[in-house]
Amino acid sequence: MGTTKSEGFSEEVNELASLFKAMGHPARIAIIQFLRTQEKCICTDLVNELPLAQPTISQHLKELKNAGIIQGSVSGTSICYCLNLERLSEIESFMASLKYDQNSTCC
Amino acid sequence: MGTTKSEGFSEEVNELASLFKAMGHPARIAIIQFLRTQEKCICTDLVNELPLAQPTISQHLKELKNAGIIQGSVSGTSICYCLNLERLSEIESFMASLKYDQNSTCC
DNA sequence: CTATAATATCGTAATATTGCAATATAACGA
DNA sequence: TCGTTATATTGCAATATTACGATATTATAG
Repeated sequence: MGTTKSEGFSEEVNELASLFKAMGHPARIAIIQFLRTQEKCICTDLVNELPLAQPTISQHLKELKNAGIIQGSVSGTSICYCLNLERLSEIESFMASLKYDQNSTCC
Repeated sequence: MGTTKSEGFSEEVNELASLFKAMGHPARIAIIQFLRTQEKCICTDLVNELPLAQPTISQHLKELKNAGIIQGSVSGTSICYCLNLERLSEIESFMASLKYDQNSTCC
């Protein structure tokens, strides 16, 4: 217990769940929003933007990266992060799929 | 620590994060998928469908309900749950908003 | 080489989640 | 009323997350 049970669920379900989970934190939503408005990418800006310490932000960036939601490339001393829209579109696809088959209210 | 820091983030960001968080579990994604395919609603079917015990599923249903993702209405001995597409559309809106402002790859 | 700047990693304390058995509650049908 | 069915709640034990100070790591400037 404490551990999320993944056996018994399809790959697709587990994949989607971890994708959503990666976005289920205010800091990570804020990072994504910040990356949307920036023309290019970022790095230390987030530390000045968000109410969290540098190690904490680094940790959240790592999670987003592991989930494939953002990409990072070394650029000198700093690292340039940006959104991976392709990965994010998987959420869109899932959300769109919920609209079909729905006839009406049942409750 | 252990607690998610919400002060310092906008209402909107916190709202979105909790919405995504509610979907960040395989059981809850599976429930949503199941509700999509059903013409009407469900109840005990999930216990037969998912690899989890009844109290666990009840717990997940509660979380989805608290997040506003599903709705439930009493129907005799059982309870009829269904998706709240309006609430789910908030995710779609957010996802759609990420597409604009993005010029190209930066990494 | 050395100092500095930008990030990452480690270690750890506090708290949250997950899953389930046991049990409660609630609505029917006989 | 009693038994049955459907669902919720309680009370854990196990594990995961979150946040951050301290400390590495890495690249560049001088």
